[in-house]
Amino acid sequence: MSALTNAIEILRCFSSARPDLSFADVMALTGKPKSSTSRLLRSLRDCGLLEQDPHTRRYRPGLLTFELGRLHRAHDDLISMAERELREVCARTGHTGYIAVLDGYEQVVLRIVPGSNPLRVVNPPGQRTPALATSNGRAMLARLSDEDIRARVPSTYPKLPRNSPQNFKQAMARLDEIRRTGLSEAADESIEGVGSQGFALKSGETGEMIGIAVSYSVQATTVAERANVRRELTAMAAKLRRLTGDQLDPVITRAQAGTR
Amino acid sequence: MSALTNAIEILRCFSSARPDLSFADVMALTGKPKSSTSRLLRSLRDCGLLEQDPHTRRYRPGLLTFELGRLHRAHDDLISMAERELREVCARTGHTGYIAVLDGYEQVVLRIVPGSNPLRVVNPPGQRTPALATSNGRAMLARLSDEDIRARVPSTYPKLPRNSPQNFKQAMARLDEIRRTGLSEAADESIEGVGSQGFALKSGETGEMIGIAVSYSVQATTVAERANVRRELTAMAAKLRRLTGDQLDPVITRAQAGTR
DNA sequence: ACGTCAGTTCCAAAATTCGGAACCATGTCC
DNA sequence: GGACATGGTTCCGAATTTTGGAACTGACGT
Repeated sequence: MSALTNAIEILRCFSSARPDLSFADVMALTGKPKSSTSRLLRSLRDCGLLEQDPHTRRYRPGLLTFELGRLHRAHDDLISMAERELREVCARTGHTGYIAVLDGYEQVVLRIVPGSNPLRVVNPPGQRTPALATSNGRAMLARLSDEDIRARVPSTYPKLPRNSPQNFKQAMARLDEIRRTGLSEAADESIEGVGSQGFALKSGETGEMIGIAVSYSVQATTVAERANVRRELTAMAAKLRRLTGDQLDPVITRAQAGTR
Repeated sequence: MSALTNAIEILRCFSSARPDLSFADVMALTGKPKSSTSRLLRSLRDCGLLEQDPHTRRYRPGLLTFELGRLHRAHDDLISMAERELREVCARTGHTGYIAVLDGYEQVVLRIVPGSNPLRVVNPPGQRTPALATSNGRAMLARLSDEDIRARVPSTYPKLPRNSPQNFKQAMARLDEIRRTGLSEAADESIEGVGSQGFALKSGETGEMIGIAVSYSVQATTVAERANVRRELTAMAAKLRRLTGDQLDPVITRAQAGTR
């Protein structure tokens, strides 16, 4: 195992659930001996990837990670274009907008557009969630080939919230529905009482794919309002697909043909 | 040189001025041979610290850096308390607020509070600037011992903007002034036409230090308005010092005594 | 006084990295 | 079509690092 692999193993121990770790935590999480942990933690601290609270002695991500994190996709055309459009939809509807990317079978929130209806933001940027449990996560998965999806979902199907697909077959059924309708919907999944609608956008130029979703309180919205969100999203999707040269893959055409 | 050191050397090549790099760029910037660069770049990409544009083949910070970056000081009490107060001052005055930390002889912007007077934000979070060229940078330096300051400033004094101190002696004179008045001021330095006032806050509990500043257009503000900002900042400083147990160090008393 | 946490230091064995050279795949220019 | 540039990959022996168990340190807590 290379030093870099070990370093990454330590860095991956940090998450929004565990934003700082003690020496013992790191040892337990990585299973590495004391001396190795000591050396590595020191290197990471010295280079700025981690910092250490002088009082509690706990470690947390450092200034360098902050600086680099700010650089990530800072000049990404696809994202800024999508964000601009999403901002307008959120301003009109008052709901909260999300932009996310797919990583394995999880999605990571990249951008949030807070709505005027103050729905507490529980998914800040950087948040990682199983893609099958969110509307835009499923929208992104739906644009992959069936083999690719199968390869991404862990062999032991993960335990997902109540209203998310509970096994691979249910998941594929929902993805097929998204392929048919072009829009993905969720309600009462990761967060109780919260619903969302989303779609996936794939740049024709770079092949880069992002998920775009609008989120709202299920209780506080009417059926009509949700239909309005659907119209807004469909219009935004059409516009963005035109601007980015996103042609819905032949995969979808095949899937449609198969299910008809 | 360890693999980690090399990895960091590559990561440090990225900055807001150079948010993505080609293979050749990395080779030139690190001076490493082709094979080493290839191996390392691949490792960094595979572990998610970098990603590669499939079209242009250029490298940029990856998803993992984004996730970790979001975790950096996410639950930092000193910063959230300061941000809360700064938000109020910015709402009252309409100016833009900054929170930064010191790293060596540079400062890094951590948080921005946009003002209502839309002054284009040229210093986004993550931005690195010589501390001697900003108001809160100098405010933070002023709270260090003279030896510490001397150790941080490079032996060949850096080329700073017109109105910043042009040599070590001038710099120390400005820091001494900050030590006397407790407030730091800047005008037409890093950015032409922009002025700012700031101070440094140091937690009595953790020893952590941050710089807090308010920034405005010099042309668009009157002397009276700048005096108002001074009053606001002085009041905020007093309140935050009380809340965080920040006692202005004896160093300052000594400096005061020395200059009197 | 005793235990715990958080490290550090040492050392020889084991594993990784290093870098030059050769090779290769694309894309562009003439 | 051929030459050249960019952006890599692969190979291999030598050189350098990393590894992990064990012993030791130092600050707190009770």
